[in-house]
Amino acid sequence: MIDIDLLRRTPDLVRQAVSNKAEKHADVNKACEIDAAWRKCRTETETLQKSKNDLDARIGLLMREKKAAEAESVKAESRALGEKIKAAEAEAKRLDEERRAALEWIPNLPHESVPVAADAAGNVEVRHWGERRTFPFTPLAHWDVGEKLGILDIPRGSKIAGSGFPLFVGAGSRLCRALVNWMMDVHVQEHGYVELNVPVIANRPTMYATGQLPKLEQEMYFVERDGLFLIPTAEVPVTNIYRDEILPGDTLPRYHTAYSVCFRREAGAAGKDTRGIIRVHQFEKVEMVKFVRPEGSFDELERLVGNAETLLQRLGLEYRVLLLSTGDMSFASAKTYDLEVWAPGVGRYLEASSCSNFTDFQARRGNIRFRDKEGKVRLVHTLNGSGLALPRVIVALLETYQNADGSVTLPEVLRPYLGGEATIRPIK
RNA sequence: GGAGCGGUGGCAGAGUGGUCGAUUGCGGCGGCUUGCUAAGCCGUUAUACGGGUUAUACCUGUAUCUAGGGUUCGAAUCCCUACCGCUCCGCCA
Repeated sequence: MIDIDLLRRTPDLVRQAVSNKAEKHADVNKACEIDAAWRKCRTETETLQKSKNDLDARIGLLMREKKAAEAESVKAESRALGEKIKAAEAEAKRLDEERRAALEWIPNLPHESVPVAADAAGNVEVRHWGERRTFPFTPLAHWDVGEKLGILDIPRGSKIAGSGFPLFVGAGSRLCRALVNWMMDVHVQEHGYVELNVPVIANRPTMYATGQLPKLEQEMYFVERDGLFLIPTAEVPVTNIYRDEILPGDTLPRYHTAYSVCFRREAGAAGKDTRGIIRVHQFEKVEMVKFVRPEGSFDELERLVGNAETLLQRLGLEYRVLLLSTGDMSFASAKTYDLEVWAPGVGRYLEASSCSNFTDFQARRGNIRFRDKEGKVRLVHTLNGSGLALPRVIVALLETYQNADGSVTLPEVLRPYLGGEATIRPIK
């Protein structure tokens, strides 16, 4: 949710941001008009209420003085006023809902450092890391590597739940566990995050606070019977842990990391990346979330990106860092970096992490605040980033470290988590 | 799944229809005291939104006693529903 004061004072600024972000659902003019109407209606309603409150107080006094007849006449007056208030309130409520609906569709404003462009073509590569490996043979795509090793069984995954629900077998499954444990250990032991184990199913207010609702409703799995959503990312439960709370200022910043299964319908992506595990409906991810003071939140974003990059570097995977343009970044974000890892088998970069500063946008929706030194209550800034999403890291690992004989030699850092094994060989 | 009980301010805990936004204690904040001293005394203590001054402060109004409905001139207080928590039973990884 954007700052209503910002909209009232500088509607042009908001209008420009909306246009830069290419949010066609957002109607700034309408939001402003409804807001003005709502305020007018509210003032009127409150004035009426004030009159009625005064009448009601008088009734109380009259009753105590045993002036029943007089009280009755005031009662009648109050009752009549009550009818008027009821109508005025209904109108105010209607306008408020309309206003909220209009505001909900207005995205967060992009930071001034974000390149203005219509789409992904305007993204800017800010860094590149690693040497591209050269192969003495033609590198296979991960689905072939995984199938030959017997560690990735896509047909049997489909049998159970449909396409997009991969099944990892043997060393493949163990690799998943190893990655999760290793990544979380690095975040907890070296980067100062406190780990969480969270619900992977969440209610509407939770989804609303992080901005999944209303825009991405069609993207999520929904459990009709209970009115609950399967989370598309651990960002959702983690960001919501302090929803409707006022945190003591001296406990900020708070860093949290959580591993979770993530569910995405990928509704708009039919036909894209249908092979392999680049785009799946269920996957695992380690997420980092920060709750910080507004001052310096963009510095926190740089450090967050660094935390994710550390992992790719230690895995020895080639990657690039993109600063997303206004047209490509998400609804709630003020600034986003994507980390794209190189996958030599499929011959392209894959998004393995997305790190964003949401400024106070999520905090306002979720009512996540802190008390500053002066005792004032203020909204926190929230940030989050993947660190990292498993499937695409696995794709990069299998494709980058495949050998001519079909085996895969894994990076040093993972070996303690793989029982000391360095190489995955075909299962007989 | 069955039965019962409960949800009040940062916390604890009063309050069963009208001067209750809510006694009191703790905590916090400000001040005083500095020979009753690992203390005492005094004061203060929420949030959201509207309006007045559309930067703050401040003033004022409305709302908020889990949430949403209802009864009533008037509800923290009565009724209904939902959610959450606790206890017992059943079931179960």
